[in-house]
Amino acid sequence: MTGCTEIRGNEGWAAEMATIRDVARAAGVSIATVSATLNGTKNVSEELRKRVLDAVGHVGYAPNGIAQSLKRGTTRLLGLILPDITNPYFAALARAAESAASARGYTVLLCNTDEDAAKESEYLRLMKTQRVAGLILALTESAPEYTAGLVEMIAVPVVLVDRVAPGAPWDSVASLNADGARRAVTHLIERGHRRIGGVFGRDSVSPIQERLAGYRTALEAASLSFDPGLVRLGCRDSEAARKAAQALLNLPDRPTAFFTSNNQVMLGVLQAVRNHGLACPADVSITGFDGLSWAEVMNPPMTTVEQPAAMIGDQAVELLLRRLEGAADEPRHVRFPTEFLVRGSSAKPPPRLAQVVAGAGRRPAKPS
Amino acid sequence: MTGCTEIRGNEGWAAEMATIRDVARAAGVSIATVSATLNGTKNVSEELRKRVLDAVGHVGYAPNGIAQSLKRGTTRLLGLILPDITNPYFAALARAAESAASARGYTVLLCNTDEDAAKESEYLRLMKTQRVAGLILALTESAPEYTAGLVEMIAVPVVLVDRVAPGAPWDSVASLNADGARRAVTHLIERGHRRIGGVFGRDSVSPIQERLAGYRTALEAASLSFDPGLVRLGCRDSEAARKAAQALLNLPDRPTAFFTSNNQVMLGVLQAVRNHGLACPADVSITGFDGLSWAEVMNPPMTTVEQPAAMIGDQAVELLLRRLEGAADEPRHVRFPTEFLVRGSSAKPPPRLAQVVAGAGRRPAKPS
DNA sequence: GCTTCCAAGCGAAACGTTTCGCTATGGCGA
DNA sequence: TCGCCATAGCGAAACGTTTCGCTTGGAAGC
Repeated sequence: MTGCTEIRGNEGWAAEMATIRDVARAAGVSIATVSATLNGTKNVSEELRKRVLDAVGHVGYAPNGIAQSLKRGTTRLLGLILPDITNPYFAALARAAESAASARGYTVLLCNTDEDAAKESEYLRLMKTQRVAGLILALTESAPEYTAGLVEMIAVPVVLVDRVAPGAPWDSVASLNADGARRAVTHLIERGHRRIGGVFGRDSVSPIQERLAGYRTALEAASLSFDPGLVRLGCRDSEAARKAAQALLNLPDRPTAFFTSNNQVMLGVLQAVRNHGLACPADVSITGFDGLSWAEVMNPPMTTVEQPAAMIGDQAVELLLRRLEGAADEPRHVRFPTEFLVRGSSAKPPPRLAQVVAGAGRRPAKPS
Repeated sequence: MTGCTEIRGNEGWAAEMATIRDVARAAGVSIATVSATLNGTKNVSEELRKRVLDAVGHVGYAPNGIAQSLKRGTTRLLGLILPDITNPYFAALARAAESAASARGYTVLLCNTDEDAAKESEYLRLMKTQRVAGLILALTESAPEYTAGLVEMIAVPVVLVDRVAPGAPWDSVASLNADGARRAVTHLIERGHRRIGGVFGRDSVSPIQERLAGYRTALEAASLSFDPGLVRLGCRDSEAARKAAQALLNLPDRPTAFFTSNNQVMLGVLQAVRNHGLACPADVSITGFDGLSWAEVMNPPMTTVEQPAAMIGDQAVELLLRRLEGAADEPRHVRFPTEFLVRGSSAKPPPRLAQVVAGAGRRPAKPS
């Protein structure tokens, strides 16, 4: 019984699906009429409509979306290309995007690039053969010379999320990263910090570039000079961030606070601080970025800049559907403000270090 | 310029894609030959192969997957239906599944049911019209009378993840939930707890049922009686869990520890404990479930049962592809062991309460 | 009673592939 | 030299829809 009756394995599974022909036959009408009835594209007598609908239920018909897409020359598929769905920020973005898409009758194809340009290009090829109607894309690379190549290979509407690309003819949705970073660093300065380390992720994408700019802006606004020795770029994961922070902590005149550019980096920095025998926030203050519910239950609860991930995902779909409905005006660039949440990980610097800094710095820090 | 030149808005975007005809014309061969060349289904002279490949590059041809699917009668699409991608456990599962699928040439359609059976059924209908080749499904409901209905409406191979369905003719992949819960509760008992509250999520799905069973098993193994008054089922979110835990804490003989059935619930319980003016683990111990990297940086670091989410996602795809390749043997039910990580959130009960418990309980607890 | 018109329904082409069966070409053995 | 076979390449049908334009029949207008 377990091997003899099964001539072809698949037969039991892939039940022969009913086609529009079967419906037509069952209802005693032509297939054109069934199509017209189901799509409401033509007037059909009430009696016939009922007969068709009955037949549909009877034969268990579900329209073949593949055939529809082929004939109509368009699909109801949206590509969603993200670095990593495991990152809570992108998960929230994806969730909102999927929800908005599905509410409008679209289905989402999920892709994780892992920040790898080769994977990204492979996925783009795949999306092309799948003939997705549009694309929501978080680039692995913001440089114009990179995106220019993509522009000509993508033939459908695109909305960029998180990472923007100057010059690309696409809509984009992102946070006001520079402002978020500026607020976090300003907060640290107001708490009395003068030497503020900056540990950043891959700086080939715009959010990191913007957060770095915000970091500098805050320093400038407080008439503090920007010390490149205090900044580490390109930390791909928390391990890299840990090492970077470790190096900064070994500096003779070590930072009393860290601005970190995302959650992974924040974790690495926190680890480095602890490995160094220091406590947060007693010895070193830290601010995070991205925001997610866990930051507030951490030890200590983390001061972070929160991004409205769900709004970004939702808005991206909104813009994409506008294009799909034919809008051909100038690219729109939507920017949402971040929220800055002060929690336990940022405090005053320890008095003795504040002294040292005051002694060593160019501008003596007023004890606040 | 902004309104007159644009006769049809879409025209600029949806560039007229090259078809196999264009390639054939450019290479000076028939479309049958182009197809044979590209798919390697027939011998083609080396010279011609080169000419065809050149033509492909020249006209920028990408095969129309829609037409291929229609003709071949099968797609390379996999449906992934999960409660909520925002849950780190499901995010990790989805990530692994997508990765495995894409490595084998499949694309993943993402759906979030939000634990809503109506949405689930809507998504199933959608997957059916999209003609997905197979389905990875985390049910909203494990009851046989519910799943029986689904079995007959789904005509493609299915692999259940996380939630299993007794009686359904489908493969499944999940954790050994009962064992994980048993270990966590046993750990609490060994620490000296006698009144252990249980706060659980929706008990209409198998993992929660199994974790409840594990909770009871651990009590029985320690000759502790199961007190239904100490258990709360059906906490859909952390707010519900908070209320449930609050009620338990108001009991005259309150629990000294909580077993929680997932991370959301754990968060709510932790909140309730704090709102009650108690400290974890000094006054109340807590164990979590699901596991995710943030548990270890929480305050306190949480003792949790970790599920191998990535392995589950990976294995699900593995099983699904087996079926797609024709395997028709008995349904396979894969179960992975959990990992139990003891961290800071579980400690001995405070001495005075251990006293009270000893006085009130049926079996005096030996001070360990 | 004839024409005209309209609505309802139908037949067939087309979307871009794959694949089956056919033709043509050339090499080889007898 | 002839016939045969293998092989490269081709033509056309088919997958399940949508849609255009046609037919049909009955009601309305004269």
